[in-house]
Amino acid sequence: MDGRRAGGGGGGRALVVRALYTISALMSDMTLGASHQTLRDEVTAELRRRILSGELGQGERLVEDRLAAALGVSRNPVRESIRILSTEGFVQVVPRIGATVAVLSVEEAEELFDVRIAVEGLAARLAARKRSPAAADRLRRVLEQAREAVEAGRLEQVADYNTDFHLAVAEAAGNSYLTLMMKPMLQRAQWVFNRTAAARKGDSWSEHLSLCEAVAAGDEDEAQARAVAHVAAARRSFLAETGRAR
Amino acid sequence: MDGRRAGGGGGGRALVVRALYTISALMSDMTLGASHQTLRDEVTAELRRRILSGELGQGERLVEDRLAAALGVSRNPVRESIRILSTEGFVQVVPRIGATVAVLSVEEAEELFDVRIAVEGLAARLAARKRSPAAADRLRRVLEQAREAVEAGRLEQVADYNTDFHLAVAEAAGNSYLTLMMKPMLQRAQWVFNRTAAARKGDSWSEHLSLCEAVAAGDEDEAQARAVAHVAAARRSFLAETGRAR
DNA sequence: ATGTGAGGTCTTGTATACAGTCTCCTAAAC
DNA sequence: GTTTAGGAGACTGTATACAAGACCTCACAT
Repeated sequence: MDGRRAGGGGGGRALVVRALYTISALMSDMTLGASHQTLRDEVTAELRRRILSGELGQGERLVEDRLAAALGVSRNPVRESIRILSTEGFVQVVPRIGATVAVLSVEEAEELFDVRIAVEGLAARLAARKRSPAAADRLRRVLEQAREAVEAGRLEQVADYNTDFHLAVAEAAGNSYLTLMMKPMLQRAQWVFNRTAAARKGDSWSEHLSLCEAVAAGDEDEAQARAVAHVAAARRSFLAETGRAR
Repeated sequence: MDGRRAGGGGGGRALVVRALYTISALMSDMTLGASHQTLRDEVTAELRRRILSGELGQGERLVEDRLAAALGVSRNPVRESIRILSTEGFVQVVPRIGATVAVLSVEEAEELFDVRIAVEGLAARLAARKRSPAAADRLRRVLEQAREAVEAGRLEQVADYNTDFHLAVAEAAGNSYLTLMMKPMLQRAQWVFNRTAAARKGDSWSEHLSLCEAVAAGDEDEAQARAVAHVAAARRSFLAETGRAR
């Protein structure tokens, strides 16, 4: 078309190789925190971590220059990260004005539980329907890690393992778009969790265990019911802590 | 902290002004296709449009240089757009290799219906619960536009109005994260719609109307049931067209 | 003929540079 | 005293430049 493709010009085999890379990239991204290959990925993860941990407070301005300097990179990776975090709802971007950490009102936090009940209920049902032994094993492994973290009193990690468990359920559902959608949703849930539900950090474990059993047993109705009950319990706890119990 | 904030350094009033801008930005983005203020927004919208329309085929490579040249911009806005579309699931990015238009297999397209049933069912229920007259009016207006488009035979626009209707339901639910989540989901649904369900382009209108009525009446159960039935009907139609009917 | 390595081209990732815009502060005019 | 123009500073948006990696081609060895 435009004469640029003069030389070698992407042949057919490139696509095969690319597909392989795609698979490995997905695997690494799903199983672990991902072995970051680019600065942008690291910056995104770091900014997200700082937002979730509260290191970057709600409403705080995100000035590209300063973040770039603080992280030792140029503005470009920072900009792309901010755009990504914006689509995930962690950052509010206003054209030509700037970006700020999103403000999560109590009402919005509460609204999130409605979405989670619908989506996580579906994920649990689909996971039970699949009834994959490998997925069940993974759920148990994550639960074990969470239990150890609770016993060792490493409370910061408990939140991470909680999210990991929910993410594992999402992936066990075997629905790629559901997984894509749930990742940011669960991180948002962790954001809420980090700010409020300190008291509940032990409780959720037994609920996770019972959900895990229902999934492993392939009982769709029970799995969905337990997932829904689990999120509903978290909501009650949240409402109680924020003084808006009904 | 770091001595940079020497000069004026964002005072207190800036936040007020910024809040106003935020509101107007949200409004324009929600009500219309948004009066794009930056090249990046335009590029994102254009690329998304080309993907949804099939102009950019599934699996097609997205070479930053070429897209930038084709759109008459530099690589930067294109890169940011690609990252955004990646989080929405329209583009598959592999570090250091490149980006391609996502490949939506028949199985993945089918899986999307499961998610839609759960999410759109919730949206309809919440919208009915809100029972906002303004939202109901908006639903009727979109329906009217869709009807006119059907009668005038402008089939390309029918798909857009369909999506508009579903988006209006999402916004009527008054749950900000649900809206954020549903926007890309509905666009993905339109992607599927554009490729297959040509035959159903008239049918959906009556189903939309009945959903609209249930929402306006504030009947939560009925609204959810009709939304679920609507998506389920679309799935049946999809399965029939792809020859995978059960 | 098949497998293997070096060179070249293309493309991405990152950094830097420039232009436009927004905000704030100051100062003059009414 | 209040309001309104003007200018300086800061930050975003966009473009350009440079570095590094990946893929293809071709030659060479087995």
